[in-house]
Amino acid sequence: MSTIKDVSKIAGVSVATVSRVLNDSSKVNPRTKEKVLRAIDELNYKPNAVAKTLFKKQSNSIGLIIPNISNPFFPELARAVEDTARQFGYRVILCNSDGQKEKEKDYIETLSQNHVDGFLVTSITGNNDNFKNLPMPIVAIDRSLDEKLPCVYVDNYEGGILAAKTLFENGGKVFAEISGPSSLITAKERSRGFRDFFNKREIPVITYESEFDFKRSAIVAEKLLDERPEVDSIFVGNDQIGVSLIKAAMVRGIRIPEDLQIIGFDGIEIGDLIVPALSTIQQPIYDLGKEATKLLLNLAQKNYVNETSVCMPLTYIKRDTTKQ
Amino acid sequence: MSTIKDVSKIAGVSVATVSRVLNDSSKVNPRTKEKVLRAIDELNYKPNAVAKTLFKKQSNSIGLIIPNISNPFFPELARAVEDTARQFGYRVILCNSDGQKEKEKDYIETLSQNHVDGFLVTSITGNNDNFKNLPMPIVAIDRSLDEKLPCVYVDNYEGGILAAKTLFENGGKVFAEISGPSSLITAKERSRGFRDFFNKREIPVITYESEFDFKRSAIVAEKLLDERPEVDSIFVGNDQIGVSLIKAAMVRGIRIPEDLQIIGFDGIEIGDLIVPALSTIQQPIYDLGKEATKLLLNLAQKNYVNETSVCMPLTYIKRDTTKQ
DNA sequence: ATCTTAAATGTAACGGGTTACATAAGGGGT
DNA sequence: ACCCCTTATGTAACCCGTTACATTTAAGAT
Repeated sequence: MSTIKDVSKIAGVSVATVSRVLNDSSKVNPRTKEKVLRAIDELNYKPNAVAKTLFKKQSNSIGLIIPNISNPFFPELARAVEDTARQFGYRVILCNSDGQKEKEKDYIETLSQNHVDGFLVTSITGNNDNFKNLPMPIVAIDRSLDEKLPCVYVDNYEGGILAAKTLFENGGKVFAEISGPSSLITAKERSRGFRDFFNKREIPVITYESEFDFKRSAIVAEKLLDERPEVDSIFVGNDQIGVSLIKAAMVRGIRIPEDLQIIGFDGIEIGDLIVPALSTIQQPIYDLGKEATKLLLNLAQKNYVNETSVCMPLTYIKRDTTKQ
Repeated sequence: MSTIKDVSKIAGVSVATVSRVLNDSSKVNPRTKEKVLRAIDELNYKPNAVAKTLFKKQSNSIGLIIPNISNPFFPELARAVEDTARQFGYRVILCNSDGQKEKEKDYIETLSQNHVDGFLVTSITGNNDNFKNLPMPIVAIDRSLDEKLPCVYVDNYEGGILAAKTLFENGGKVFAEISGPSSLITAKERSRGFRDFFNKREIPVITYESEFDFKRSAIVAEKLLDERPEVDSIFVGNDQIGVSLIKAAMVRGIRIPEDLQIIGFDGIEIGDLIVPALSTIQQPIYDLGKEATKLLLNLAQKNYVNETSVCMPLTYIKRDTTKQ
């Protein structure tokens, strides 16, 4: 690998001049520039980005910390982050935390030492001191970490209400929900919105709780259908639970949406591929990732930002598991 | 941020000694060590990994280049890579190439300049000079790049035969396939295996070609079902096409597997979540990623490796779209 | 007491860029 | 011809670790 020094020798100039040519940082005589460019070409010289990072304390990379890329919510988010980061000349380092604080802490430590320019995080829990006193900015996605931290999110509570309202107006009589884990603030909010809607009208709501994954939610879904055959309208904490529930209902010969309406949450691709396709409260997943990345990069570059938190819209997507 | 110099001052030793304590690189008097450790603790000193990388020419990071993390085959692979890399103290930089050579090249350039220790690549095409003359090792996953490059793969041709054999022995009469794009070597091999099986027996095979994604494959699936209602056995190039095909068949009221048997390829999670669950030729996706990462890291650390290419096994998973 | 050798520690160069500051060269004005 | 001011370029310090080599110190051998 050739260095800037090699280039300077061949071009017959100083390293400073080569650096200036490379960065257009100050005026260089066109003839000199030409010589330098020729030398660069001749040596096939590529600047060492690590050396640059050391001096500039800017690595053009960000850390993306998510629970698990295998969870179908995250690939689209990751894709958005990567696209946007790339567009601005940044790289993204992928970190699966599995929702474990220890793992998360470990990543933050390692990446900090590598001088990433910021973190994008979807974290498990409310107050999290893993992120205290970091020299670089952090933006939370989807799940707010701390009131003070910048965050790109959706109004989960409103989403819960929207789901409730839809099922109710579609003529549902007996309502249930399979909420996500109560340890997740997002799941809790969705559930609270859903229940508040019915509480206000003094209509009872049956509640089951599940994890946000296919395997474990399948068990809960089966349990609910078997224990409460009278239920005709179910809101599930996310689409994965919804998919499991549809499968369980199909196996039992329950007609959807005639006998049972289902509304999911998230809007992941699978929901639209199964039969019947899952109606859902859709999050703008790609945009969430895009906006979060833009916000983070603005913060990292100390650009002015007028809002450090942005709320993204939620939409009801009618497919085949609801009547309207 | 404090530096090694700050620590050395507080501990009353030279920077070399601090470095030795940090790396256990040579004997340090226990009392001195104690002093240094105290100083490190007092300052909450964290070594600058960038400086270390600059000197050592080793960044403890690898680049993972895949077409698109949103394609459901890749999250599990990425997860395996990340898990394994992490286990060995490496970070992974995620790159979506969209199968575009230009994008791929761009990534390789950037990451090379950042001194990643190696690349893990699932590339589009056979001969690819994006990877010529790189100073760091490359391991191909799933799709072999070049005969000489280390690769972790499955025998797609055998997989195609296995699918054919299964459909044939299940009593299929009229056979068809929806292959993946012929530009992909993997898709071509699967298809070749499938057709060879029947060619040998002088049984005709109807062939349609599709992309490896849900939207575009849905169109091809519908076309096949409408144009060729006599077909009773279909092998699809991957599970995504399979999912689309199932949906199209369900909508048309075709009974599966009684009237139509389907076999997919890959073994992605979705296949098992839909009704009917998709029978498939399963790749060990996680293990593919794990083995590839191990191989790459061994190469990067110049450890001895006795095989630079490893072939992973394929398994037929009987679910609900085949009779046996 | 003197020599040898091992152990502990320090000095300074190095990795490959960037940039503040100094200097040299060229152009315009009188 | 002389001075002033740009413009162009060079010098060297700096970013923060690592490590070859030099030096000091202590312990063991004779």
